[in-house]
Amino acid sequence: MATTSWNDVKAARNGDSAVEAAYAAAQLAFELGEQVRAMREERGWSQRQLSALTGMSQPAIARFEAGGTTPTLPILERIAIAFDSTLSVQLKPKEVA
Amino acid sequence: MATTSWNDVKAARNGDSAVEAAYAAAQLAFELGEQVRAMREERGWSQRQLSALTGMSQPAIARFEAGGTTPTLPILERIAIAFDSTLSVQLKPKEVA
DNA sequence: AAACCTGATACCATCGGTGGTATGTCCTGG
DNA sequence: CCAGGACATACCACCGATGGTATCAGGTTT
Repeated sequence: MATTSWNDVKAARNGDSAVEAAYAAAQLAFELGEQVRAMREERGWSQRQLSALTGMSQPAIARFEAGGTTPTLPILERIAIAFDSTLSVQLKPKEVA
Repeated sequence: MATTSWNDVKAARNGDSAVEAAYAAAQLAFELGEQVRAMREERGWSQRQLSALTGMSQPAIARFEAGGTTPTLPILERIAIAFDSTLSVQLKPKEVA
């Protein structure tokens, strides 16, 4: 190890990673909620119909679409299946452009 | 009967996609774990170093990489940030031709 | 007006992921 | 042989997401 680089990296990020992650997750939850609402209305489904298809409760759908909670991957999978879609989760390297 | 099926199974699950979703989520968790492990080793980081960067515990990293648990979106965000990457979650239409 | 559907909110119980600690195993270096 | 690092597993406590129910507001229909 040259100059304890990972310690440097840690120190550099320690102050913002948690906050940044929380913000990013919240934003992601919001965007996913919007997308699901769009897909649902596109099909003319009510929240109850979608909740039945996904095995969720109607309140859960409402919370999710409002961005009130950060959905879990199993939930996203069920929603994806209900929409006959595929769930894609990827860690993509930030291109240095 | 051995032949049976997947057709029957698929037909039967038309109304309950819970099993399929659980399986898909587990597979997704496994693949994400593999990817994170690859990215971590690529950088020569130990689980402990990554745990420090993400604010997670080393056991949490181990469980995650082994696919033992399905990670939450905030956790994935923190890992993405630690790797200086971006997290992409999308519901893509399956559009079977 | 009443009956109905839709979506949003509140409350509570349960489940699953995580944090923390401790421990076990394997490997490498002293 | 012993010491240390790395990874895995076990146990427990806490927290967040979900399930379920009930309730409320808004709109539509009769």
